[in-house]
This record gives sequence, structure tokens and C-alpha cells, in this order.
Amino acid sequence: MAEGGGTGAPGGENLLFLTDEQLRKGIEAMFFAYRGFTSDPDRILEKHGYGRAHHRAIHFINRSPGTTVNNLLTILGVTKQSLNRVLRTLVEDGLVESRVGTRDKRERHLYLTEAGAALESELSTAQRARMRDAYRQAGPEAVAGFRTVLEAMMNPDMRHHFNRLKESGS
Amino acid sequence: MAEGGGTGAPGGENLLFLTDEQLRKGIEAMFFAYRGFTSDPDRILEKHGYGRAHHRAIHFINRSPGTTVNNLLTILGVTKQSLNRVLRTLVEDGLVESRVGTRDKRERHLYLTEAGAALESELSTAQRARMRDAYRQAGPEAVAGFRTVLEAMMNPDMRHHFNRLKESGS
DNA sequence: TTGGAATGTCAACAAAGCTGACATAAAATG
DNA sequence: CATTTTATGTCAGCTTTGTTGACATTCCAA
Repeated sequence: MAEGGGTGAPGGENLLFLTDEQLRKGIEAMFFAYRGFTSDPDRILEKHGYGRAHHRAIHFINRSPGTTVNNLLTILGVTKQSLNRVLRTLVEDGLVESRVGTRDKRERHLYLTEAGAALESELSTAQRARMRDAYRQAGPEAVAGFRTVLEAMMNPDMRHHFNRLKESGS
Repeated sequence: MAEGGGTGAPGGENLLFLTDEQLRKGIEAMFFAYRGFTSDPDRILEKHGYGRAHHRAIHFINRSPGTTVNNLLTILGVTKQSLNRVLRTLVEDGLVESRVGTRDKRERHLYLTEAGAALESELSTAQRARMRDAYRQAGPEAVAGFRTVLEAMMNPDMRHHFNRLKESGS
């Protein structure tokens, strides 16, 4: 029944990792890590005259070829007007093809062109390389924990999108 | 000598967690989780008529009271002109106090006022609550892994700032 | 004391978010 | 079948927040 052994939390668990100070460090870690996470793609995008918004569109079009504007919208969580501006430049530049739907002509189905796939590959390769280095340094168990916490941090509808993407292949 | 056992990687380790597909999922998890991470503060900020940039400034001024504009600049990784605009509104609104340095009059030292501390607390409480829930769901070992991977993902100079912040208290 | 370096501010511009208005196609309703 | 309502996507204009360029002040070193 001793309280000094590190199990003084309600429920009998050790909750030292839940102190405000620990949580604050987690918040800052998230902030700084996200900066690292985006820095390599940002450099590449700048070279091509694009921004992070273009990257996101390209990523998810590659991930779900033939997806509609509306579907992309809910995944990205931006307004259609904002997405539209990005898509327009990508279509104009020949990186994305927008095909009018056959069943429902209101919809546009989006595909990467060869050039679009090339840029996607360049971005993805760089971002995966950083992820791979971090994973390798941290080891498999840390990676599992990383993924668990990230998933718990998502809003439910984001988690829904995330899990749907998980099922499909490349 | 069967290759199907999961130890077919060079070096004799199990590197299944480093497949392109795993890395891609990690990338997407990072994207969706960051959205969740920022969603609560964003709601609060909107209520007060501020943006994410204000939150970042408030957070790090609270974390290092008396910090200079230049120091804040390197931590936030934005241009001084961009930061200046944000700081000006915070000073005008009475959330931040900017004192001319005594030793070096070129410098401005930044402090939260009482009102600034109140907003910081509101933002921080919300963000910590989400972090706490995620940590609690995931458990202490997952949290350790989470932190390890995030730190490995940072750029070296960001990691430097991160570790310097860790040392100081609240 | 004078010239350069560091710090911070002002002005103008670009990227990417937002709301509002609108055109077109599909679906629902009479 | 005609008409209204709903869904999807586009165009215009505004806001936030990033950028570079020009500049004032202060410090330091020659």
C-alpha cells in the first residue's frame, strides 16, 4: 500500500507520463518534428514553383487514382474553392488529368499524368527517406508506439479516412 | 534458411517496419494527426480573432519569458517581418509586453501580460487535454516510442531548440 | 568617429486559406 | 413531364501569414 513506489496514481497505474510537463514536451516535439517532416518536400516543391497544398493533392490523387474533387475535399479538410485553385494549376501544368464522370457528369475524376507521377515519386522518395532514417534510429517498438499515439490523436473522421487509405495498396 | 520468417533483411534484423508501405502510412498518420493536434487551439483562436501564428508566439514567449524577437525567430523558423506583424497585434491587444533591452537597446524582450497568460492557459489546457487522452489510450511505452521517433524526425537545429526548452521548467 | 554588423520595423507582394455567388447536372417532387 | 431542390464544381474577392526589399537604430571594432 506504499504510495512512494511510483504507483500513486488513481487506478494503480504509473501515470508519470501524463504530467503537464510531459504533455507540454510532447506538444513541442510534435511542432518541431512536423517542421522536419515537411522540410524535404518543401525544398523540392519550391524548385518546381509549388506549395504544400499541391503536395497534399498530388499525394492523395496518387493514393486513390480516379478520386473525385469532393472526396479529396473531405480528406484534405479544406474548402473546394481552395482546392480548386491548386488543382487548376496542376491540370494546366499537365501533372493532373481531370476527367468528367461517365455515370455522374457533375463529378471530376482525378489522375496523375506521367509528369505528375514523376513529381509524386520525387516528393515521396524524399519524405520516405526521412521517415526511414527516423524509424531506423528509433527501432520497431518505438515505431509501433509512434503510430499508436498518432492514431489516438486524430479526430474520428480523420481516423476514418486514414484507415480507409490503409486498406488499399500502393 | 527460409526467407518467409521475417528476418530476410540485411544485417539479420527484422526490417518489415521499413517497407515503403509502412513508411507511407507513417507519413499519412503524421498528416492526419497533426490536423487533430491543431484543431482544438484553432477553434479557440478563431473565437479570439487570432491564428496559428499567434498561438506559436504565445506558446514560446510563455515558455521562455524575456526571450528576444531574434531568438523567437530562430525557434519558429519564420522571417522576422512575418513574426513582427503577429507580435504587433499581440502587443496592441495587450497580450504581450515588449521591453527594450537594458544592456543592448536593439533587443526587445517579450513577456506575456496577465491577459496573454490567460489565453495561453486556455490554449494549452485544450491542447494538453487532447495529448493526455491520446497518451492515456496509447500507454506509457507507446508514448516513449512516439517521443523517440519524433525526436529522430527533427532537423538538427530544431532538435537543438527542442532540447534547450526541455531543460527549463514550466 | 566612422563604417560595418546586428536588431527590429515598415511596405509591398505571394501562397493558400476562407465566404459568397453562380453554372451545370442529377435527383426529387408535383 | 415540368419544376424545384440538391450536389458538384468554378469564378471573384477577402484575410492570414508567409516572403523579399528598404530602412532606422544601436552596438562594436578599426
